[in-house]
Amino acid sequence: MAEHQYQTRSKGGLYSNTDLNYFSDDSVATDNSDYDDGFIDGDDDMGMTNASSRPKPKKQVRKTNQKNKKNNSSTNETLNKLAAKDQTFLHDVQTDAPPDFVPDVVSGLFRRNDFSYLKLKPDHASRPLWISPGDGRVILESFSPLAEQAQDFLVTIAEPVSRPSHIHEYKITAYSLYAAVSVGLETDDIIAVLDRLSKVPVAPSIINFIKSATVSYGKVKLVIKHNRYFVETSQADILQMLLKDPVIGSLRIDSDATPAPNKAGSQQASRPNESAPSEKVDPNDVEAVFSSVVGEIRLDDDNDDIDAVHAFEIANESVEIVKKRCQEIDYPVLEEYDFRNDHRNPDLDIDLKPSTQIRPYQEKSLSKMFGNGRARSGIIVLPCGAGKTLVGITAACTIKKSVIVLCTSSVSVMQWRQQFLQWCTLQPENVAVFTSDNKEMFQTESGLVVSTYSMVANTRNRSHDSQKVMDFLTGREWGFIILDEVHVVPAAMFRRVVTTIAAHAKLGLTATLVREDDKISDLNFLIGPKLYEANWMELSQKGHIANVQCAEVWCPMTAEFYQEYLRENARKRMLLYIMNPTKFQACQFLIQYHEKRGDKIIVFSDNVYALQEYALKLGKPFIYGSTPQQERMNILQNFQFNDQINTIFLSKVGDTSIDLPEATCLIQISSHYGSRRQEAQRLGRILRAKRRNDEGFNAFFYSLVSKDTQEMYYSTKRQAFLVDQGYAFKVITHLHGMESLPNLTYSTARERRELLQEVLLKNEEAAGIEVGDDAENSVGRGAHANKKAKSKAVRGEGSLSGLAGGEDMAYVEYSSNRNKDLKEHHPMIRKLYYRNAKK
DNA sequence: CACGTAGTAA
DNA sequence: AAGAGTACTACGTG
Repeated sequence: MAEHQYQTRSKGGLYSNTDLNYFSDDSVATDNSDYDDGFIDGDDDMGMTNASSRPKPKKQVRKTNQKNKKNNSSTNETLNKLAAKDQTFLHDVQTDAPPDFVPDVVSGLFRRNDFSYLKLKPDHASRPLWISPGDGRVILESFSPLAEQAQDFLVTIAEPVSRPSHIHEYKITAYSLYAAVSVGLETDDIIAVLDRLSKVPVAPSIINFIKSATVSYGKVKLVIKHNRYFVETSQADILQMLLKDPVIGSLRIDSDATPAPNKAGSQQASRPNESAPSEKVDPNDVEAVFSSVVGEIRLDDDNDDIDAVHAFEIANESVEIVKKRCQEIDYPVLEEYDFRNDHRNPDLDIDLKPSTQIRPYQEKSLSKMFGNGRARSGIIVLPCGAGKTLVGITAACTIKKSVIVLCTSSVSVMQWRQQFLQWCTLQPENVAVFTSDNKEMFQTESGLVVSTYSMVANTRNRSHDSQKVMDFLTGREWGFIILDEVHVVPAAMFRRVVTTIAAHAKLGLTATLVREDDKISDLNFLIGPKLYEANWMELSQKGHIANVQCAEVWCPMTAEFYQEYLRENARKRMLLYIMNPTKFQACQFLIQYHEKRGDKIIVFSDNVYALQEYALKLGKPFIYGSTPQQERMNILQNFQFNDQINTIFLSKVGDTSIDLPEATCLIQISSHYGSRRQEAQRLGRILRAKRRNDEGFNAFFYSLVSKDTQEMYYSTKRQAFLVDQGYAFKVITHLHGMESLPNLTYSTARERRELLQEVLLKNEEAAGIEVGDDAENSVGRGAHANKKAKSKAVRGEGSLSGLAGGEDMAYVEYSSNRNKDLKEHHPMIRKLYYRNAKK
């Protein structure tokens, strides 16, 4: 009977029993995305925030839908369709007791469901994984001897949700299966391997899901020929189905009557194989329309098994719509580039230098991309410092066609250029840089262009030079486009890039495929499926990236500051908790401590005012947005080579736009709310450091947090991604020896008062509002008392479990540490380095 | 070249 | 649970 429900659900009766009436009245609900959501499958999959992936009561579902519709309705339709597929799993969970209080973690999964009906295989102990029949979650015992192979496999077919030391969690989703199929796995292989690895027989619900998700995948391809887009399939029935589709059918354009704006004339002769659509066809005669449209193209291909391809052209600007629609109707487009047989585009003389070494995981990720001899479009996720650039360069050397590289800032533009010249044989005259102050074009027939997203996606009026280069970029066909830091691409502005530049193969590189909005899933159709995702812990164990010790330092607010904090509004509070003298001292102490160890230290502050205050007070150089290029270089050079300069302060320019020399210690004094991405990005800044191994750790990552303030909440949120990657955050409540530090800043009450005055003054300026003094006290009591009470409620002992476990920090090893540290207040710093998370 | 402005992101 | 404030890039002007 459960089987029966699955069948009906796919038509919209998603929630069976209790919620049937909500959906049953119209199947329109399905198409209109009334059951959303970015939730089940949105970006939060990665971060596993309980709020997002926990099944929602129906009211909430509806509310959220409305919100999402407003924001991004068309996108969501796509996602909904896919998410809906995933939700066909949710049956078991959904019909159980109200899920609201169950954290969405492994323990929660088992708490609210009884799985004892699943019979263990006799040899279950030697099999490493278990799949939840309800929602496709995969629980992997990472200590199993088979774990490594199992991991390789799971990364391919499922989304990694969380990978701490012992138990890893993955989730099989429609997206992940799409990715699996596109790297060449067959439906039966997936099921067979899962069955081999699973402790219990794979549930029929899972098998059905895998079958239904993979049956249609990989059948439709998008191909660029001569700067024009064609939808291709090898099956005539699929083509007919596509053309009958109301959305896609109408986007088909007449290949000959509407030539592409550029280079139109020369194209005609080169496509002799396409049958010209006849104008005499009666539009009502469906069969006739098809036969006129279905042109057969012989591939000039030595691949004999693919002999006929059916194709039709679509306009450049419809590409995104078509891709979306194809996903909606479960035929996601695969973008493949048969570069070896592309004789139209001139080859680029590019090869890796013989001295260039590729690491195993880099090779693995590339093998996913070039698995079948063609170049697949997709995303490769590697932590920074693991050599993303080299992966991109190697890919470019494999394709050997004109390449365009897009990055987020002009600094990384220069780095990419430099890296290309360093690792491969590309000649400088083939390289062009396109930034606001450097508008080059290569004169050769093929070459490399490095540019920024903002240069290419700019909608405002361009300078004349800029327009010229843009014409150059849009007017030709690119073999390969590398999108650095793709997690920024989904933003409306950047996504234009993908459609304006005609590139056969797209490679997205990123370290952190998370965002705080729901746009990350857009990447699936903007670029392609995720081809590979590295496991940070594994790379770290194998010595490819640094072994990092993460710690959150709780700095109590001084009485004066906390008093002000309680009475101020949110924005003024921020400055107060950043400028907290205790935090300042902690920062000073940590700098001093690590400088003595011989570390190179980077201090991050999002707040520029605080940045300057800290840096000037401690006599360290700092860089922020308006630091001129020359001075930046100067400071960085000194930091790198001068033994006297071991600490620099950076604003958020350091997050993306600066190539930081190797640092071994990182301190955050203020950061951007709950941005998991920023946290991970910053951590990535020290992953390159691999030199010292004497202490067991070779890099240190501190977050300074003012106790009992908003910061604590954000900090927890921010860490979610890293925790999922397996990093254990230690909490330090007391820095041993800080008070006895000579020349400790703000050690006298007077200094602290002065600082407070300064901060309050600064607040006034910034806010343009008068800061209430004593006069306000009598009136404001009530409000202040409220605030205080509220803040207590969040931070008090009683709700500590909520802080540690109820948030994203799902795993026991984390929360127990946190509790312990809080209670004991013990001097952490000396223990810190030895308390390895190994258990 | 320094500065202000606009658009964008998190 | 949501908002608004902050910083950054590209580009035009005196």
